[in-house]
This record gives sequence, C-alpha cells and structure tokens, in this order.
Amino acid sequence: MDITKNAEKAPVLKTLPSRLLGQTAALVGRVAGDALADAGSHRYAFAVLATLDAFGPLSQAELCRRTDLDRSDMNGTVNALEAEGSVTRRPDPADRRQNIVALTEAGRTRFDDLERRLSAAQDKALAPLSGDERALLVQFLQRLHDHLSPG
Amino acid sequence: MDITKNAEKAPVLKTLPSRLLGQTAALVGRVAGDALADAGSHRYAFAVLATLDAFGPLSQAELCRRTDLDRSDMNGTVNALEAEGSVTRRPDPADRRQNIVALTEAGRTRFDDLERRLSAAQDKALAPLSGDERALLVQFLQRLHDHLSPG
DNA sequence: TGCTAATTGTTGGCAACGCCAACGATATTG
DNA sequence: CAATATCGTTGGCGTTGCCAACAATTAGCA
Repeated sequence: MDITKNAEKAPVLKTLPSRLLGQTAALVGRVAGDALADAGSHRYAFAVLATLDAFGPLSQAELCRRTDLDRSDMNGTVNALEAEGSVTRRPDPADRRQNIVALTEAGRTRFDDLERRLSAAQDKALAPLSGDERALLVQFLQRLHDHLSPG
Repeated sequence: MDITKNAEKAPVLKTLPSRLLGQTAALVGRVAGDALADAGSHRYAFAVLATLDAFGPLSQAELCRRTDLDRSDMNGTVNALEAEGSVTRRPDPADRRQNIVALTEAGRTRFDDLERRLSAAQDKALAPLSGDERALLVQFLQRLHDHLSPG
C-alpha cells in the first residue's frame, strides 16, 4: 500500500547524533548556500562582510580569527569581494605586513541584501521549528561548539 | 585580563543556524570519525554494518536506500568490508543483477566494537548536554531532516 | 644594538566528501 | 519481441577545509 516504498533506516543510524548533525547540517547548509549562490555570493564572503560590518576595518589575519577561515581561503574571499567592489584592501602603514580590509558603500548594501536572502532561507529551512525551539537549538549548538572548539 | 585574546565573532554569525549547524556538525563529526578511524574503519562502513545488523542480508542497491549512500561509494565500502572479512558478497541467484551482502560472524563482532567506540565518542562530544537535552536535540534534527530530505 | 623567532599575505596543493555520467549485464514492462 | 529500467562497477568532478612553503616585515630578546 506504500506508494513510496519507504526504505527503513536502522534505528542506530536514525538517532546517532553525529550522523543526524552531519546530514541535517548538509541539508540546511545547502538551502543557505543556494540562497547566497543565487546572488552570486558565498558563505565565506558573507562571513567576512558580516564581520567587517560588525567591527569595522580589519586585517586579513584578524578576519581569519573572527571567522574561523583559513588564511588561504581568506585571501581568495577578499580577492572576490575586492573584485566586486564590496571591499577595499590597502596596506597598513603602521604594519606593512598587514592589509587593511574595509567595507565600501556597495559592500554594505551587498551585505544587507545577502542578509535578507539568508534570513529568508533560514526561515524556510527551519520552518518545522517554533521560535522557542529554534532558540533552544541554537543554544544547544553553541554549547556543543564551545565545548569542542579548540579556542 | 584576557590571557587568551578572545577573537570576538560577529553576532550575526554566532546565531546563524546554518553556520552553527555546519561548524558543530564538523566538530562532532570529527570526534566520531576519529573514533572509527582509530579502529581502522569509516562512517560509511559503520552505516552499512548497522543496516545489515538491523535488517539482515541486503543488496547493495537496498543498502544505498537505507543508508543514503551513493552507489559508487557503496561499492567501495562493501569492497573494504569484504576485504576485512566483515561481510560476504555473492550474486543473487534469483536476480543476477544484484549482489547479496551479508554480515559474517566477524562482521557482527566488528560492528559491536565500532558501536561501543562510537557511543563513547558521542558521549564525549555531547558532554555539555543532559540526557533530556540530547533527546530534544535529536528530535529537532530529525524534524528538520524530514522536512528537508527529498524523500 | 643585532640576531632569532614570530606574523602576515600569498601561492600551490592535498585528502575527504558527496555526487554524477557512462557502461555492460540483467530484468521488467508494454 | 522491443523498449525501458535496474544493478553493480568504474572513473571522474567540484566543493570544502586544511596544510606547507615562501618572501616580506615586525617583535622579542640576548
């Protein structure tokens, strides 16, 4: 009677947190990533824009620390953001090893647009959870993250 | 007063569910993956062993449906499990397109060992959450997964 | 001061992961 | 019987997160 032959999963796998986390993160991450891709952007770029928006101009190294991105990935991301005009990159006169990365007007507009798209995508992805449940989920994840992150 | 210069993260990023899910899944997944790697195994292999343990002998295609693995990855996984003696693979006489994959005695022992290791790893990774909270987290994730999975 | 170590940006590359295309063999459908 | 679908298998691809090495520059310390 099953129109859709439902492939039963092993109980162990259905409740295994590491597996459930991985699968769900992939699904939610795809929704969010697609939303940014529709605007020609990327999660790395969004993280950088959000950090610059929150703290003002920063060096690439400082951006790495505040976004948990690798230095090489940060370089590529800043390249892309600079190419699209969202960001300026100029050498720091006080420390000529560093680049000062700063948000442009276009960059702030860009960030606002991406934030709206991302917010809508999250709402779609998290639809089955109530507001309280979402807050609880976020809190759980934060506690796990703090517990496991090498910081 | 800060011995460890705490790199503040942008508020948007700290509460963005897609990002939090991805980061936490990576951290928890690494703990779980390392536990399996210590035993020379892999999550794909564990998923197959758990499914065979729960449902008995199955074809590779059926294993794919019940583990959400790709056919090519399933092939490699069954190869490895067959090589280590955890599984037998023989052609189905009734349908010669299919392979019947079955757990061996060694395979069941192997699965029990992996399950213990994995269980211990999960406990370590989920330490900051109480039992009730873990159950709630799993429930949230299952609801999100059901909502987003194309099944 | 001068020498060593550390930091920064940059380039190049790597392994794991999830996924897709194509193929021959076999079964099923019409 | 012909067309379609399924299965196992092989090979490959794009993304992701990460690491190594390098030159340039600065900081730390004898």
